[in-house]
Amino acid sequence: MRYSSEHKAETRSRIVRNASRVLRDNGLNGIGIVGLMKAAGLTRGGFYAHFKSREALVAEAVAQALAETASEWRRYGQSSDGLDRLVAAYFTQEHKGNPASGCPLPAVSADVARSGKKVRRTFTQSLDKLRDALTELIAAEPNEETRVLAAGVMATMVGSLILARACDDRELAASMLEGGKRVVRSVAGRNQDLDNNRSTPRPQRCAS
Amino acid sequence: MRYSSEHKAETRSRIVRNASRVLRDNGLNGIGIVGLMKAAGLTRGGFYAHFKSREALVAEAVAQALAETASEWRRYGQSSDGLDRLVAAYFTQEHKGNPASGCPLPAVSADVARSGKKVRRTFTQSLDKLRDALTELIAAEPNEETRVLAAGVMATMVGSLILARACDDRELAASMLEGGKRVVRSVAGRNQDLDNNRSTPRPQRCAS
DNA sequence: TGTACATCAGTGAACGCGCGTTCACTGATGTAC
DNA sequence: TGTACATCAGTGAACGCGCGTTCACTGATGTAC
Repeated sequence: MRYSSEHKAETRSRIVRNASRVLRDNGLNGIGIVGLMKAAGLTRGGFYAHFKSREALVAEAVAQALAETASEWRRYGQSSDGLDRLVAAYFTQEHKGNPASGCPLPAVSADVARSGKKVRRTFTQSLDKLRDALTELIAAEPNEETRVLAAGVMATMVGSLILARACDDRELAASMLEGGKRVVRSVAGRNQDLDNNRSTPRPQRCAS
Repeated sequence: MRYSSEHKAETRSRIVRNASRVLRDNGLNGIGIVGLMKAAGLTRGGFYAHFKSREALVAEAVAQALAETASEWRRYGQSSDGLDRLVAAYFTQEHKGNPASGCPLPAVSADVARSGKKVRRTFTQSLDKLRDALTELIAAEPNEETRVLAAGVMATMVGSLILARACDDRELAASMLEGGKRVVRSVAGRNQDLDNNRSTPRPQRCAS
């Protein structure tokens, strides 16, 4: 089958796209090449016509998922209540129950720590960009302090989803999501009050 | 070799203890029965004289690691600056670099979400107890609100370590730890100010 | 105290299985005439 | 337009390997006499 010159590229991108979903579902080591190819409607044999190794596909799929998330977060940044809307979508049962279409950070970060050079390098670069996008959501002007705060907020988001997903118990899982949400709102709200340059300042909840 | 009646129990507990370390290092699926037994100085064959299956050991090892962490956190609760001391020890390069002896939450939670019934059940029950221990560290009187807040703080701790460990880049990793630390201090500090019943209230950083 | 024996914790070979990777092959398509 | 051919994306069998689990065996120890 000698198809048009673009056919192979399309197949390749379909493999990456589907891999980015099934890898979020099963973890970076939870699905083999048979499964990764099947997700794209193919058999195992053709794999090495597209990728040098399994790890090469994993790195690419992770990078793509993170790049899409960065775009999404930057889109939130275009509305004044962007953070509110991100938070409202992030800490939900729906997000908890659908890793494949959700944020890649809770889905793959723990596996990345134990992955090879290629995956970790790619991940780190994307994480930095995600942090930048989040910084713009929590503070009007990005600087060293707000970038560090954004890292902390990102940690809360990731940890909250991971713990909620690990829970057997629906109530405790809900508490993990709610707790993460409150922490982010509390921290980001305070930060925006300090900045004092948002159109709609959040209610001041400080006691003094 | 028919040893004293306690010998087998000692061997068993040694397997569990060492497994709890190597599983934190390698992830719940990152080490096989050969490796788990070798960590206790044994060969694979004897495994099934002690455990019904690999999953049974994993569940037990996870439970033990979490129980030890709960004890540790309760010990922090006995001093008035317990949270400060926990935070000071938790968000460190040292903790980041030594998963085997560190908190089991960042090390195994993501794997637990994809594990069997037994592991998830055990994990969830232990997580609830850990949350209780943390609640006592961040608020004088535990209630529904402070328990939810504790869940959020726990999420920040877990996410911060996971992201720091996934990073290739030492500086970004440090930022993840520092960000998590600031978020926890900010949230817990505010909460304690509201409670207004700690001997040494933290400096008030609120703008209004 | 000394000896013969029963016990059973731990050993290591073997099992079926799924993994990542390789490779000879196929057959639908684009191209040359 | 019609035919013969070269291409190469995708197939499926096969490879060595490590996994979880099973099992016949071993040999140091506690016990009975």
